[in-house]
Amino acid sequence: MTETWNDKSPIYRQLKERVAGLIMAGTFAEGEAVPSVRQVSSDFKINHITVSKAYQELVDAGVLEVRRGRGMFVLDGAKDRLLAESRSKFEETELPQLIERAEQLGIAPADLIDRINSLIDGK
Amino acid sequence: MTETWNDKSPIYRQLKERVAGLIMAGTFAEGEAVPSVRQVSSDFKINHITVSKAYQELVDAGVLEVRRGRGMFVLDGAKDRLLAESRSKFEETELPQLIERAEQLGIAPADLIDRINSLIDGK
DNA sequence: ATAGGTGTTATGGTTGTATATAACACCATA
DNA sequence: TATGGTGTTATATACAACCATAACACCTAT
Repeated sequence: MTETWNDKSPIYRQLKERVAGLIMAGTFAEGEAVPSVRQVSSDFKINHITVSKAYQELVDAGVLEVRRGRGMFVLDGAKDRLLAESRSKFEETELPQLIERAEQLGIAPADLIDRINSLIDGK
Repeated sequence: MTETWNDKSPIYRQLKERVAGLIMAGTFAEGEAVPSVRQVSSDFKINHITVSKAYQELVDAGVLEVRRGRGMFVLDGAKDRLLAESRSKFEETELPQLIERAEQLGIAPADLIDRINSLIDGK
């Protein structure tokens, strides 16, 4: 059971990240249309303006393109660019924060590696 | 320069986490008083009700105790309990999410371990 | 032309967060 | 007793996020 939304951040931002993830995964391929604003609004039972706000930020980020009257389309090169941005953010921000947090909790680096290995092996 | 607050979550929640962190670090020792509501309000230039809300949640969580007219005091055993809770959340929630995110970005488990080792060695 | 699909904008209401200001209740100490 | 420090509560204001509802502008296909 995957929860659709959490309350840690605005829905429009979570939706934006979800769409970006699906583009990176190739589910939404370049040159193709993403589900319409009203479709998403209906599927997830959220306001269409909330959907529009998420899509608009992806337009501003150069990921989606509006073809008025037809829909929103994934731009060429969007996938690789999203992947590159996400990876650098992951390595330069998220990983260091993780390590810092582990230190705060008194988890030694060696232990941290062990935990991760266990989680990977258990898959 | 460390930024005091970010806009990713409410100030009162960030303050709550910060106080919890300082208790876990031993800066705020058990049996001692934490800085007063008005002191924190003044230091950080935030409303005293915002501070009160953060402290109240720590009272509800059994971390702080109110001694009316005197202040808020760290309860016995609060440090170990906070550490235990934080560690289990870290291992059971945050680490799995990190690994999942790495997979989404196409970072293999072995690479992930390497990156972490590099970051640790560089300290 | 018309119907139905796109995205967009406007209006108004609810909720959560944070603010300023003021007042209250409790306690220690001079 | 009076002062000044605690935490707490009450009002009122402001803003962001989200919602319902309605309307508008554009494009495609019938």
